[in-house]
Amino acid sequence: MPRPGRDSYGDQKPPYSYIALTAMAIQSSPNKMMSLSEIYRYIMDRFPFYRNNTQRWQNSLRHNLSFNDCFVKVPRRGDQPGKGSLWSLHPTCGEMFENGSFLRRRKRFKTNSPQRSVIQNGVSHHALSRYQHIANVRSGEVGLNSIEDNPSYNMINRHNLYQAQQQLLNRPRFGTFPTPGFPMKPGMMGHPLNPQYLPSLPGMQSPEAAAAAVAYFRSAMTGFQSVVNKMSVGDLQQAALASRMKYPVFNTLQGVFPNANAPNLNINMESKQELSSDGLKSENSPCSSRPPSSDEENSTFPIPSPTSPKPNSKINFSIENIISGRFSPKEPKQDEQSVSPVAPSKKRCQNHDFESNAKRIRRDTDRASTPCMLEAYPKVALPKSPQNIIQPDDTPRTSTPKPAVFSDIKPQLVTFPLRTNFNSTTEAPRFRDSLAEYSALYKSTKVVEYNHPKTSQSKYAPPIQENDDVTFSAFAKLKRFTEL
DNA sequence: GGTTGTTTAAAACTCT
DNA sequence: AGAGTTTTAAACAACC
Repeated sequence: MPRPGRDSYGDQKPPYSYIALTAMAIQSSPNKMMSLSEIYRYIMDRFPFYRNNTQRWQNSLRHNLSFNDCFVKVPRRGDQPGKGSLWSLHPTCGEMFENGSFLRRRKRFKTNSPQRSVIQNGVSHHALSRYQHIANVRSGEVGLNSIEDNPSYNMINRHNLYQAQQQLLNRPRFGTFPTPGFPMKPGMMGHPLNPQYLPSLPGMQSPEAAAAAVAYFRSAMTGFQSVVNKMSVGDLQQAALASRMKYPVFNTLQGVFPNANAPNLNINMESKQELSSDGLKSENSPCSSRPPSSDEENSTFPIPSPTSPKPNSKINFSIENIISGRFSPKEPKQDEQSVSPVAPSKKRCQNHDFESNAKRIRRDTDRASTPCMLEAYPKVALPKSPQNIIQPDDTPRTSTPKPAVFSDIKPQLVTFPLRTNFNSTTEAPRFRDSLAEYSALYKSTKVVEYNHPKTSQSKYAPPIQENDDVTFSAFAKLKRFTEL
């Protein structure tokens, strides 16, 4: 990617902080995890400056790994030889860097996780977060996290995703993440939190990949569910009917809509109350990552309590709106109040991932979220005014130089790997056996050259593609998932 | 003994 | 100027 002169600083200190360098290294790895020594190697390979004084900067780098919440230590699996742990990026640290550029950090990333690890349904916040992270990471391995025209998309194992979908729809809740054909409990063999015990499942896609689909679908459905919960039965019937007619995919997705015509239109209103992580009662919200009650465990999709039907409702749903949390027409404000007569909880949701999926509307400034897209379409943060990057000779320490002004940044020919063939059925199990093998295959696949457009019309280069946004990424995943 | 990882402290630096 | 961030140094523990 044309990050300015990324490989061309020579002996000069590159304008990246240790955090940026480390994040860069980790992101470059196919599975978004790297050992300490691999991070060292990555930095030294690309930036000759760091081939000297290794003890100094490596100490600093280790300090950053430990000190900053954005770096998450992941234990090696049993079949992953090597020293020390692997390091990955925290799943919600994506916007740490301004406009996706490693040059500037928007703000310090801090998790707001509780001091004590809170166990929910046998899964702590931390573990759950890691699970989701791993799932997201692994989803990339089978094309779930790649751009639309990535041929690996066609290799997704339909059967397993279908099973994942079924499991999700039968158990629409947070807590444990079911894996296709293998309902898991934390601590059991094969649970992704015990990756070293991953079972051999011949012909089956990696559990994480399937779990990613489940987690992904779940996050979208959470927002959808909260809206459905606020709708009257009349509205719901209309919406379901309209949506099923307009979007045939809903006819094939059992459970997406509660069966409004079913005789039992009961909703468990107790579910409006829940135990939050600190044990306090709080309101039901789309982003709460609560475990289900034992009753909920076997319940179907919650259905709103009967209120006065509104037969003329024109509400209907689309996949896009479910994903983005936008529904047409807009929810009436009174709905919110009528459902939540008590004062809204001021406690912030712990799980921002789900909140953003449920409510966030795409902004123009959204950037690509997938590694391939980041590589292909980086944005370069432009300093407000030209700044002198020359360091005085007697600088007592080698501070990271400020980013060069845009005019100093030369468009570059960039290469990035793009897998063109990946058969998840035959290859995923093998990858589980050998991460190194996977890595080798990844590196050996075709390298596509990307030519930076030599345009001067925009200072942010290259121009954003139409689909270059997080909503697309989200939508593409669900679309793929549902069209199987 | 070298590597990895955590922690404390403080100086240097940036931003508002 | 003060708050916040980054860099550097160093002590120390755990591990192989």
